[in-house]
Amino acid sequence: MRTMATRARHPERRQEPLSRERIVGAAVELLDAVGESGLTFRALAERLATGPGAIYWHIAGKTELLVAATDAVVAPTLDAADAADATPQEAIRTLAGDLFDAIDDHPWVGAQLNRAPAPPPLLRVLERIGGRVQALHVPEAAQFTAACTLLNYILGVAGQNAANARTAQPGADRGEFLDAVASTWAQLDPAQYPFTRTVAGQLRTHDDREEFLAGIDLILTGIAARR
Amino acid sequence: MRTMATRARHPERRQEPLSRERIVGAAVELLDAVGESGLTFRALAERLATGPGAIYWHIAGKTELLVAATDAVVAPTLDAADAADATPQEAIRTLAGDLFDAIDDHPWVGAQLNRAPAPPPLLRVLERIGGRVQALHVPEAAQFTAACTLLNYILGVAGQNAANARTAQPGADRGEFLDAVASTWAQLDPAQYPFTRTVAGQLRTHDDREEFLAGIDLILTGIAARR
DNA sequence: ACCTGAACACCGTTCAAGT
DNA sequence: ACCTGAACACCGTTCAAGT
Repeated sequence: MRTMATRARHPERRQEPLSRERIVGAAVELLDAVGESGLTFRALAERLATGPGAIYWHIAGKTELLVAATDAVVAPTLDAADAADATPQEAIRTLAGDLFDAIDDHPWVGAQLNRAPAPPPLLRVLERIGGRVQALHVPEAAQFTAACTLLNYILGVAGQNAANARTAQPGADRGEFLDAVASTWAQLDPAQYPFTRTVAGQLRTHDDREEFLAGIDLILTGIAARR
Repeated sequence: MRTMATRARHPERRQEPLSRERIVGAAVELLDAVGESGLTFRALAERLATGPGAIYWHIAGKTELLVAATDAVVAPTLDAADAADATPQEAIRTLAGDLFDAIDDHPWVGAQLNRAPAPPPLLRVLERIGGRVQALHVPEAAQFTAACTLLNYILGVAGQNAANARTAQPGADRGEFLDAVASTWAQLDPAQYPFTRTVAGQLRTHDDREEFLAGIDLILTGIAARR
């Protein structure tokens, strides 16, 4: 009787039981807070107030954990990206933009999408893009190429985004980081890197997101021109 | 006198001194033979008949080693890709195809290009592509977008290629692996994944390399349509 | 100057032991 | 059924000691 009352009085101090959901949620928080290198079974166990071995009862290993964490970010993003009345082009643009925002908020997602061959979150993206490509009335034989081109382009940007986040010191904002990259490029040997030097200035003035969407538009233009 | 003669008689048994070149060369061999997870300072040291600490005299750490190994594959590939008389489109296609072959031979390169933000090998690729884009008479403001779109697409394919190589068991060839992926896709829930299911069959019949170049062509079409 | 290899501070993962 | 945490088999990296 006493112990029950005591428990009831401090419900917030009771540790909820471990679950796949709680573990994945804590992993996402940890990845957001300290980056890919910070996700450790020991750190995760400490955050969950348990031992590292406990996690293995719910999740097979680190690979599965990372896929689940990636899916936890990507799946809701895709569901939110369903604009009802829009042209297929607009829908693809919106989908890509939403994905960009999600990857911008969780840069480690960009690396994870590239780590496994077609993991569940990637299949989700392919499916969404494919559906929109069909709506564009692309001939069936060309649908696969069109969807994969868009997907691979998104993957490339996602990967670079993750690489940037890995390198940038946590303090500096993206503006400072891009400035640093741009000045490195500007100092390249003009004989060997004429184009990259010329283009270095645009790194500073261009908006990442706009630049990304401009690439999407370029591919969409290619798809339309083929039709 | 005796020792000198002995040395001269067995020159092939003398261990060449360590050098950055030898280390990087051994790293490439190790990566090709046993994959990314097999490149270890201990394994590398054993191959070089020395201790792990010796490597650090010549190379700052594992990151620098991986960048150097990647550059050792990419730089010669790019130099070989200089077709003198070709249209800019043909030149970009050739460049992309040669890169694909290099990444196909050394799948770990695909992952490394995505790991660091614009590492030297990536800048080389950007520069080459940029030069060809200029030759296409793309307006200056659009050159950056055009080159980055091509580059990011290549990066996406490269990353997926690396992911496939990481997963496929060393014994199986690519045909078997793609069959396995295709049959996984074919078993997806038709309600959730109609497009991916439809397209699963094309995974088997399509040639990776042709599919990759078809994406390059699609982007080139987009660039041409904008001009 | 260059190499050696033991030692340090970590990892992911396992597993006997507990509840 | 689920959790604990010590232990195992690794890592990258450092550094005193050698040549």
